[in-house]
Amino acid sequence: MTTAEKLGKTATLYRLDAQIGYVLRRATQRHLAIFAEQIPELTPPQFAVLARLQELGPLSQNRLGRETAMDAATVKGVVDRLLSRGLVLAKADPQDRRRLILDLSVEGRALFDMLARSALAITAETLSPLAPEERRQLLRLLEKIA
Amino acid sequence: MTTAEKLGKTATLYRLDAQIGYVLRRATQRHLAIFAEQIPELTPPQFAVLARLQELGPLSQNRLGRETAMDAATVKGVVDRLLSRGLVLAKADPQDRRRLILDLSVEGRALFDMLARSALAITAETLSPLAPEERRQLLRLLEKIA
DNA sequence: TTAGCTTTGTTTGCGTACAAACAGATTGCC
DNA sequence: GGCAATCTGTTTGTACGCAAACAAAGCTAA
Repeated sequence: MTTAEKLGKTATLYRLDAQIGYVLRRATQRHLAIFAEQIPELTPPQFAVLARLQELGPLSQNRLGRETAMDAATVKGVVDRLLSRGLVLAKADPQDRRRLILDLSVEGRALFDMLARSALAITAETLSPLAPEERRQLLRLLEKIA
Repeated sequence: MTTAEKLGKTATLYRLDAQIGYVLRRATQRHLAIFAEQIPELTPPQFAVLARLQELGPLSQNRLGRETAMDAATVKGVVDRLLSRGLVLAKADPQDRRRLILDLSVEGRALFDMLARSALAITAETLSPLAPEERRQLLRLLEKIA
């Protein structure tokens, strides 16, 4: 007799704690708390935008969304908040009148440079319960399912 | 001369793709897409509420939040939507007039039983790029950093 | 016994996240 | 050249997720 039958049901045995979605959500929660403590002035998506612009230079809003894994509606909100704080600048693309070209402002670049070390420390602290080899493993496995 | 110096900056080398937060976000995105395709009638937090109530029986809203890793404001919204669909029932606690006791309705229990297999399939599909041993590893490592 | 602390639940405000529908611009192809 | 398909960006609506502030109820210790 199976455990499910003992419980008087034919339903599949379902343990929430063993589901990847639930564990991903809790790991993300802890990471977000560490991020907010170390870098209270920006959210992770905002920081990702600054990082990509610093790395790749001026980009269209659409391309920026692809490079930061945000859909068009989401990236618009994130970019609008950075624009209103003067951390990012927008200009029209003369070659393509649909496009909005975005780039870091001087202040945005300075802020990114200032916070980059903290951002690395956030990853380190999030992964601190793991041994060095485990940290590499986790990043590798997450990358495979992403 | 370090790479950072070659780039003409003292800023720390920062690779967005190597940060745990960014990889977690992308893995979560793929998982959510799989969930929405397999179970379009419920969100993952809603399903987690049904699963915990099925597993633990009637719970106060506050306790339910702790058991599903949601803060008080979030669990209220999720529960309200389940209440309005008749999948969950609420009653007052005679012993403690602050408490709201929540439980599955007949319809909620039936829906959970119906969807439990799909929910397991969602975890399986999300982890399908990994070998069996890698799947166990990933769950174990995520649990350690959660 | 009662003042003070804690717990439970609610509300508001902000920031993702995504689906869907839309407008305007560009491109591909006949 | 012109039409259809595609691309870029915007808007609306729904659903988390969390901080902060609040009210009501319960608990505790002097």
